Amino acid sequence: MLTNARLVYQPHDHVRCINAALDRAHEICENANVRLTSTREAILKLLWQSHQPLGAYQLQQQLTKVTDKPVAPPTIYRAIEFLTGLGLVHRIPSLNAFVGCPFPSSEHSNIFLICESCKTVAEIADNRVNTLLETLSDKANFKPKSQTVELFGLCPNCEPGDNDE
Amino acid sequence: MLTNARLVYQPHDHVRCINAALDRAHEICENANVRLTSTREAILKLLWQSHQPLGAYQLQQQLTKVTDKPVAPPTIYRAIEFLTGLGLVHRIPSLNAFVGCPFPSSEHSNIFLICESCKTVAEIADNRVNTLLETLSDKANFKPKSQTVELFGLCPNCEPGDNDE
DNA sequence: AATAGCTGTGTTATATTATAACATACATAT
DNA sequence: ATATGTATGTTATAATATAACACAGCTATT
Repeated sequence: MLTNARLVYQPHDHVRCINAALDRAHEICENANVRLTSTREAILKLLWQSHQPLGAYQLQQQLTKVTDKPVAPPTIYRAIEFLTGLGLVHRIPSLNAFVGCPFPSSEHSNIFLICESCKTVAEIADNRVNTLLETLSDKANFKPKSQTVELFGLCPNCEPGDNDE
Repeated sequence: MLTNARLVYQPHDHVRCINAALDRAHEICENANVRLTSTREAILKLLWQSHQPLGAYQLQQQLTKVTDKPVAPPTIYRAIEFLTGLGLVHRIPSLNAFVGCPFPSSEHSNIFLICESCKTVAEIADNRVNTLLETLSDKANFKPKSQTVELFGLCPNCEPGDNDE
């Protein structure tokens, strides 16, 4: 099992998250021989400012602030399309929002833990889930290509009562 | 495991699907002491015309046709809200569309098999998935309340090659 | 270095999905 | 009959996403 939950739910040096994400992105882009342009990098960086997903129009606002130039929605959506294509960013369908992927190089199952209170999203990758879903699909004669698992609930910081393990 | 996959993927007497769904709906509404008004029933019926989910504006068009009166979006969304609240209908977040639930009275896990070719959606409920996701959540100290699992791929009718088991 | 071709961005307009706010109608129980 | 809550009608608008076309800027080849 792979997850960023522990990290996400604790106070942490967030600059390291950002830098690590950017480093990974540069490497992945280099390997794929595609360009991590300044717009794309800026969007990725904005998505790593926190562990709360941002919508396209929030990104637009923030990018406008950062670059001090007006930016139109297509610019945002193009950058997002590029980043999601490389697995660097995920779309959370139920939120119409986007979040940085903590382990972009691993093939994985996209399990999102979405806190209904603070909106924080942690991610889990677990092969047992994949296997089980494949088994079920198989029984139904369905051939899965990709998947999204969204769990809605409360993160440890928002759960009333015992907050620590 | 509970699923409507077999049925969905085969030619079948669809009138029976519709009638069964309406019967279940009437019963559930009676038990809950809420009203299955004509608009709500009409929307539910439209959603059961096929196993392809419909968007709110598709529903609007079709309802307008059926009733021969103009219908505005809020009417549709209200009916949907009512039906989803009772578990009679599911929203498929990644499609912005709605589909009738084949087993509304059972607490279940909302696993959707979404065919990328014909758009048909089958549903599975499986306790092992619930259990596994709960275990994972628990390790992350996350308290899940609800979930949506979307699998994208090809149904047996759209999968090239061997179509039957 | 010139230029052809590809990739990326700017710009405008518009499509699509969803909700807010307020008025009216309709059911049900006293 | 009428008060109360529930449901619907209506208008406007918010929020999310894409189409289409023009332009800029790399990059690889000559």
